[in-house]
Amino acid sequence: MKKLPRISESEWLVMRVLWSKSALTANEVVKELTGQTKWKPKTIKTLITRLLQKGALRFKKDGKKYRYYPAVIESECVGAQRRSFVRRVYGGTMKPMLAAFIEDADLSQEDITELKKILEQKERE
Amino acid sequence: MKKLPRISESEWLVMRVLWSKSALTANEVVKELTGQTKWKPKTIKTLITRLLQKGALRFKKDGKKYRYYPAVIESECVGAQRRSFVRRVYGGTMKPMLAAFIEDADLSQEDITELKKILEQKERE
DNA sequence: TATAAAGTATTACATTTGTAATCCATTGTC
DNA sequence: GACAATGGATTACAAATGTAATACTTTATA
Repeated sequence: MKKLPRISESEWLVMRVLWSKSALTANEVVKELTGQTKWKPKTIKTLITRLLQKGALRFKKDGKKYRYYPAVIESECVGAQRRSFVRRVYGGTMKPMLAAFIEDADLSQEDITELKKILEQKERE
Repeated sequence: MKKLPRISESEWLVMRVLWSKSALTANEVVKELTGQTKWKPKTIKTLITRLLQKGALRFKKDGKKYRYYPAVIESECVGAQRRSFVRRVYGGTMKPMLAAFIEDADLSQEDITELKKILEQKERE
């Protein structure tokens, strides 16, 4: 597997748009992000350009316009972030981190049931 | 409550040392980090200086030397990181994130039991 | 068809971060 | 006491990041 590019805080917002819906033109990305951020369109263009350079996005031509789409897989990027986060903050020990997460989280009854199921699953491994 | 300073990736290592043991001299911090990193002592001094400037650390004099100690509370910083992480990567929705975390984690039987207990606790709220 | 709008490319510029080195004062050592 | 090591302060410098503006090109519009 290829190594994932490093995606900055701001760039994440752009990636999340394009993971949820692609391929979009730059302007469509701008529209998706309006409301979520106060960025000028030019700023979003810059972020897209950087993501292209990093290899996190690709584009294809649609007439004269470009349509952008992810070149990296969301779950992989998310996983990398998750691991980096745990390493940084908890030095790699998962349990206290998970406990804090769970306590902090706003979970529905179904969420809780499902998480318990996952834990029981793990128990059986 | 005061707003927390933004602690960078490298700076986290220094903070974790001082949260676990303080107040230490710069050199003691260097010693703690030897093995964990390949940083030159000067690099670690720089990180300490920046953390002082950001208000994440304070020092007190010990004779001529300084002894450094955290000026911010670990659990608060960790919480802020956690929330920032979730917002960035999952847009704030906790459940899928927790599920991924748990599946990914290397947990002992006791860990699992304890996490289940926490979930049951939440269930009763 | 000249003009404005939209797209893309190029350039800008301050701040933060990673990763130190240098300079100066002090202190411990031979 | 001269000299080296230590500690702290100041300076360095490139890459990444946040946040755009400008320039050029094509397209839609009056």
